[in-house]
Amino acid sequence: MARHLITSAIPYINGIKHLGNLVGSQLPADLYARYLRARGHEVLFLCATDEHGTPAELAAKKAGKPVAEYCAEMHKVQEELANGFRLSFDHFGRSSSPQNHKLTQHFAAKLDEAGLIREVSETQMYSPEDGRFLPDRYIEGTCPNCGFDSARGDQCDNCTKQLDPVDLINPRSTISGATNLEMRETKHLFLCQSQMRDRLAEWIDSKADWPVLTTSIAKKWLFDGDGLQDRGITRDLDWGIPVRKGDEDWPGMEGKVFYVWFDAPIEYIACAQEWEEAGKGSDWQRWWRTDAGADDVRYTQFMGKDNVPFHTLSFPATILGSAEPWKLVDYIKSFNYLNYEGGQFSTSRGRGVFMDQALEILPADYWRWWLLSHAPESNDAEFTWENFQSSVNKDLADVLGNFASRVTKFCRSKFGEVVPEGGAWGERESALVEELKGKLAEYEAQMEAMEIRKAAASLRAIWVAGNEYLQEAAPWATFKEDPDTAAMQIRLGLNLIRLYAVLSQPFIPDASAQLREALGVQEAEWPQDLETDLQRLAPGHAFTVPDVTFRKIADAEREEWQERFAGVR
RNA sequence: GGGCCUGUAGCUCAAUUGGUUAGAGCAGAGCGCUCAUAACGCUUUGGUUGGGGGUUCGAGUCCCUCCGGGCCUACCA
Repeated sequence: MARHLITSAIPYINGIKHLGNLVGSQLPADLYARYLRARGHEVLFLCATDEHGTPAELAAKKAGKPVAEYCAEMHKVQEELANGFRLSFDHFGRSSSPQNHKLTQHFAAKLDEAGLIREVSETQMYSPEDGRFLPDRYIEGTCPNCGFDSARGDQCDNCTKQLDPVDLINPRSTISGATNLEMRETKHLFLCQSQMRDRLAEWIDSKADWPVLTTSIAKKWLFDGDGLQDRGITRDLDWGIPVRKGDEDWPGMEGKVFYVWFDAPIEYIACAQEWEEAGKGSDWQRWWRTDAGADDVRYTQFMGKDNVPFHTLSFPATILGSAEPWKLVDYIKSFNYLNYEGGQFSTSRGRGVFMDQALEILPADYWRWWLLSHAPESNDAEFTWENFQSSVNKDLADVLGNFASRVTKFCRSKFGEVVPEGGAWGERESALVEELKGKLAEYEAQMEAMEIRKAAASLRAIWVAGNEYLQEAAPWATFKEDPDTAAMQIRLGLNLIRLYAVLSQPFIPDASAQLREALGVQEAEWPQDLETDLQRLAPGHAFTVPDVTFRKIADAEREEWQERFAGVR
């Protein structure tokens, strides 16, 4: 029994996330958290909404609401969707929480004390009409290189040349279209990450077991060109955490806020405080402070590859630089992207399936199974409706659902809705137990290693073993000559359903609960010894035939959905 | 431009890090079963591992080169 801290990258507040976002962090993190809990470990699984930054302000403006109100509403929406997908966060916090305000300001003060903050004066594009400084990508104009008229301030989408906004010909604000942009001087705080390069590099080098995707991105940032650069950690925005040095004002920084990527990871820690304050637990420091017990904690982060630099470099720089005993991450599981039907998911064009729409169409387990069993681990993966339909129908409806159905219905018709008595295990049953032991060990090993696709395949193989056994044992034939043996066979079948419900819980929690309810079992104890675990449902135990566990997706539905989610929301 | 990842059966993916005859699932074909959600089981077809060259007793794996796909490149988050 160990203690596991698990965090999923925190989703940005502006809008509902698509399935690619879901499978890139929250869903695999949930799988892992559920598995570890099932194995009896103590788990703290945290997530939150990431609420600061320019896009949040603009989205609120577009919605005609004060940004605080907008974020509160969207937080609620995201929380409900997380519940809908059965994401088992111990707390779903907010990066705008008072706890995070305080902690972020605290970290800034500590970093300043350590001499890791410097002030930098620079000039940035300001739009008087919008009343704000414009991030590079909110400026468009004609590309000086190729003449493309919608080149963004950071890069031209046509010729891919990297640009500086001042290079653009006829620059305009993408927010208002204003063209009267001007360069204004502004002062910002920079985190001196460059001073910490060697420490960070040494730390990354010590993580030989991390996914290549994680370490290669980190190393690229550490060593590319001039190496790790200092990074601005403040912005000229209204919505955010005010720049303060702990409890004190920060002279010259009035009216500025911390950069969202500075405060967002700190929310992982603040979230534990929110968790405690919400009355869901106690002693948050035990999870986060190595001087308060967190040395015994194994901390695992889940994220999409775009988040890797912030989790391997910026956030560790914040923690190490503070010179305080905060817990550093032990393992970073990163993911590639999920594409949609030969292209990318697109939030702006409404291409692909979004979390709310997914749940309107089918229950969470259907999505959880497909997404996890096709997680983009080694490569970008692709969602297609045909693949989704065939996976769900074959794996869930035929292999697992139908197994539960055939066993319970046969039992009902021959013995009634009660675990039948009689007969004793023979060679075939012993062989099955041995086979299952091997497959279970494999499943467990893959879950421990967070090899998600492989874990799904192993679980499926365990389901298949039940069908193979049933076919060989053929209780429908045995029953005619030897009802006692048939009773034994079907008793084992019923116990297999229970076993499957327990083992499948991390992937498909609702189906697991439904099957256990039908079988009349409350517990979901992870198997210790399959010989005894497969005899837990004893003769005389009552059950009911479950409703269809997973229904099939018809061709017509699939076609309709294909059409519906092709684009333009 | 630079860096990283990637290309394996019609489709989605493996291959214990250089070691026998490259394996699974789906789809296809054949057979069996009749308890079950027209479900299940068994057998089987299918590969010049993107092309070319090299190193090696031995290459899907290492090197070079060409072709294709993807990501990152620091002010979106």
